This record gives sequence, C-alpha cells and structure tokens, in this order.
Amino acid sequence: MQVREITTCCEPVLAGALDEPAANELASAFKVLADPARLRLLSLVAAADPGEVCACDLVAPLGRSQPTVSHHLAVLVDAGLLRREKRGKWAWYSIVPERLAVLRDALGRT
Amino acid sequence: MQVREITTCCEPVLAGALDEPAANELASAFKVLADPARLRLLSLVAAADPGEVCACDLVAPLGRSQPTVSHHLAVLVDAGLLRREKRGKWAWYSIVPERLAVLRDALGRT
DNA sequence: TTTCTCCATCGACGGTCGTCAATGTGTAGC
DNA sequence: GCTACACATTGACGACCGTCGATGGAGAAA
Repeated sequence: MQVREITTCCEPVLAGALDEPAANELASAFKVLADPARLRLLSLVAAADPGEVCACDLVAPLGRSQPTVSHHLAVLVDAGLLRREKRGKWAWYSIVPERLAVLRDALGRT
Repeated sequence: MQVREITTCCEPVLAGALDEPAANELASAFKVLADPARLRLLSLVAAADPGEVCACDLVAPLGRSQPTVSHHLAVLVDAGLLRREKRGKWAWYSIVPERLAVLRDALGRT
C-alpha cells in the first residue's frame, strides 16, 4: 500500500461517472474502514484525552493479539488516517482528521 | 446480509469509542463501498438522466460479466444504497441518497 | 552486557469475496 | 406450444485479508 496525497484523492461518488483508476483508489480508501477492529481503533484514538494514545493502551480494549493490533495500526497509518510518533520504546498514535474529511466529502456534499 | 433500518445505523466514528456491535455494523456498511465495481455502479446510477438506469445499460460500461454486475447490484440493493424496480423483463435501479448520507455522517459532522 | 519491555515483522492457516461459465426463472412475442 | 431476451442464481476457482504464535529489533534499567 502507498500513502496517498490527501488533496488529490477521491472525487465524489454522486458527481458523474467514476473512471476505473478513481474507483480503485476510492475503494482502497474505504477498504481500510471496512473492518471492525480498525474502526474501533480509530474511535479509541479519537476519544483519547490529549489527542494521542500509546499503542500499549489499545491491545486490551480491542481484545485482539498484539501483532494484530500492530497490523491494523500500520494499515491506518499507511492510509493516512493515523499519525505515528515513536517516543522511547512507546508508539503514540493520533488522528488525522483531514483524511476522514476527504472520505466524507467523497460520499457527497449536501 | 440484511437490509438495515436507515435511521438506526451508525454512530459517528469520532464521537466516543465504538462498541463491538456498532463497529461490526459500520464495517459491514463500508465493506459495500470497498469495491471499485460497486462504486462505479453507484456513480453510473447517480449520473443517470431520469434518476434511474436499466441494468442492461450497466454491463458494458463496467466491463464485467452480466452475473457479476447482477451480483454487485444485489449487494447495493441489500445495503439500502440502491432501489430496484422491475418493469417487464427489465430491472431499473435508482439511488437512495439518504443511505449514503448516513454513512457520510458516520465519518464525522464537521 | 544482560535482562526486560514495547512494538514491528514474519509465516502460516482459515475464511471471505470477486469473478466467471453454466443454469434457472420469468416475460414478451410469434 | 416454442423461441428469444433480460436478469437472477448456482457452483467453483483463485486471490486477498484478518488472525495468531513465533521471532526480531530497539530502547531502558540493572
């Protein structure tokens, strides 16, 4: 997977017919959201007190193994939805709200 | 799959931690959008002249076999994103914009 | 250096999904 | 009746993905 430029991604679904490349890109973006574990991770990070969470505080609430949580966090970071900052031996994650906004706009303006 | 009630579905991702049932439901909804063929079908129906399209006009633009197109249309109808009306031997599809709006709101209000 | 902790990566397994050819169902017209 | 057409359904194959245990690597403290 590649980290994509936020500004270039994702024409609205309802405005004109999507060509194949645009559809592939949008589908890849939604695929990241099409998993319960990743959605819960997103909401956990978003609900964090100072806007960031240590990965060590995400394994237990998710009820999955540590490698699985690490895998999903990597997918979210790669998709541009989360930002990772390593401090010492801990990894801290924070939300990238602009990226979610792009996907929201792709579902129509209204 | 089940057709779900539009009004009940999908709390915002960014507002508080999602519990497992809510995350499963939201993920199922996004999974429908996580496919290029379905996104292109959505955009083709949305861009239709009188607001509806005959299925016979969707096979060629998609470049997939007729059973595959029929399958994806069924998934979209089942998810509540499209409405199907059968007239004679033709099936006409139209957009259900409220359903897309629900998913958009799940990504945050702004 | 050694040990412990936190996290990422690897390899493998099982399930899910997109795709197609073949077939089934239903309608229209002859 | 029969034929032709539009669409749905079935069954099967291949690929992708979520999950785990095991392992690796980097940092902190002794």
